[in-house]
Amino acid sequence: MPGAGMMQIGELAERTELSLRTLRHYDEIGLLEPTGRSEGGFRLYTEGDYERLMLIRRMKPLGYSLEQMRDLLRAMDATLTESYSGAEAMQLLAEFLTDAEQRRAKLEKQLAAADEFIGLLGDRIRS
Amino acid sequence: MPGAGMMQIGELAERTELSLRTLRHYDEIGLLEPTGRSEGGFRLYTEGDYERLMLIRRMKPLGYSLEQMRDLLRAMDATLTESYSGAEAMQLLAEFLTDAEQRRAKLEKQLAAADEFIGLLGDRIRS
DNA sequence: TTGCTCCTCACGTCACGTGAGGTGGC
DNA sequence: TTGCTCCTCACGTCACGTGAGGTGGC
Repeated sequence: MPGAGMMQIGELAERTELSLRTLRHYDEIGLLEPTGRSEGGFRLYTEGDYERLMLIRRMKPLGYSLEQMRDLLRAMDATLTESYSGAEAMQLLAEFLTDAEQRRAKLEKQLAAADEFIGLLGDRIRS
Repeated sequence: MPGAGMMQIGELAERTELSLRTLRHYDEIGLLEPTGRSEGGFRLYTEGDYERLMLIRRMKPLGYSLEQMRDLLRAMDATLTESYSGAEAMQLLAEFLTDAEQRRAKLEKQLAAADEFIGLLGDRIRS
């Protein structure tokens, strides 16, 4: 009996709204490796894995590469596990925050652009 | 002397903030072909081409494929040039509008998700 | 002639999608 | 045993990025 409360890839995919292929891809590149494997080789994920994936999902709209997401996750881990609160990792997180705010501004502009498009389309239809 | 007021790819790239490669790619796949070419083969674009590109740029945040953008541009053209205002094309535009509004809602959710990420990151830094 | 801008291949990249063929476990 | 879920290759796709090698035009 493998760890209690562990879930298979299908359940995690449904809960995160990510595809099976995406989850396997994240495993392949080391962005999110399942906490365990069953006897038969099935990937087994924990609630912690789910939380990490949700963080990844929230980063996606900001256009980060999977490598950058991996760096961020590692830095967040480091601030929790390293001595002195992982000063170096903390520095990296601060840089991420500054960058994220710039990306957020871009995303908001894109939303405004999308609204312009929708407006133009509506005008064209009602003419 | 080629058409007055025509611009080369470099100027258009700067004005639209798209890369040279992107403009050439759009030409290759027939999404936006330059109105003309110079004697030596240089692409020559008009203000109309610029306007079309800006429409494309506004569609990008909504996640349309380049093929869908091409379909939309053609439908918009058809409503202007075809007899009876291109009823079929008009129908397609209406479908695009409905779809665009759904995509807009998704984009707004993504912005909210990005804000959650930024909030989480800030919390982690101030702890 | 120099220098900047443009050209066409053509292979590379990123984040997966999509079968093909096979196996785990209730 | 059936059926559903999972597995690993491995090639395909989309929207470009990135040189390589060459030319246009003021």
